[in-house]
Amino acid sequence: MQFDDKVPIYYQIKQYIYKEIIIEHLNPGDKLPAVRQLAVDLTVNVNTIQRALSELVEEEVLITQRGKGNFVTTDMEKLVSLKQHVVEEQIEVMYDHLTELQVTPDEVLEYLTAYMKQRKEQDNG
Amino acid sequence: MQFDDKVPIYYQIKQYIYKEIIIEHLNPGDKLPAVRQLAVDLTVNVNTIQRALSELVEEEVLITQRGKGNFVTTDMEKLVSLKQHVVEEQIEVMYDHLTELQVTPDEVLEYLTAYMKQRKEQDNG
DNA sequence: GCTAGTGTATTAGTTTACTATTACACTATA
DNA sequence: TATAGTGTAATAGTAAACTAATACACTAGC
Repeated sequence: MQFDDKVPIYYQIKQYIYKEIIIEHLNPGDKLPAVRQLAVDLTVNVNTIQRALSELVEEEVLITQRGKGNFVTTDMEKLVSLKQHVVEEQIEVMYDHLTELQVTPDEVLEYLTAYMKQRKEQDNG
Repeated sequence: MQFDDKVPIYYQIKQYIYKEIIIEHLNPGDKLPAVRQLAVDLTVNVNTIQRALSELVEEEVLITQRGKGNFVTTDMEKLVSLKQHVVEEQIEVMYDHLTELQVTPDEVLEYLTAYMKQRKEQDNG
């Protein structure tokens, strides 16, 4: 896995697991790969995996069962609000940063639509 | 100044100076505060300021003159593309992250407009 | 020339994230 | 009950960012 060296790896792993849950690669009740396996898959140390997982357990996104494994929560309310939260956070960060640059809400929309148009042309061309 | 402890301080200082230039608190040819003064203002060490500035000099956003100070470039082309680049990067990061979450372009627009509507109501209420 | 103000360099020490390694605790099952 | 698979804990060492302190190099102005 590719990591951004400006952000702690354990934090990027948390985001990665959020993503896997949101796009339903991991479903409610699913067992995650063993910590040692995740360490191999993501090419990091077990302790780093553990740090990410322990925060996710703290947040009750994962349930851990000693001797058995780590499991995605079956609390659907939690999972729905997880997606909502992660998506909104992305938008909020972008919006706040642009507002700091004195970009108005209308201009944010303009920039985004222009960007998406350009992206679409690129992806098709 | 407030720093996010997930991102190196020197990097956040770079972003801060970009911002000061883009919103024209710093104009072409302007002299920046002395490195020791910036260190006091931003409550960090001189070396940390130096690291941020040296990257900005490397990028030719700033010009340094030993014994005189650090100055904003007068290369207007550079300054225009700086704003363009910083804004686009914000949009791109958000867009890429949401795409990873299998959010479609149309949905990105929907989420953004919903968010802005909610923000507007909050800010007015 | 001296001095104050500027950027630059160096060295040492602290903190945090990460790695490496080993050991321990619990569960399931052959 | 022995063993393999799981999570957990602890210790030691490395690297990067940051701080602290000092010294050096250049510029301007008295």
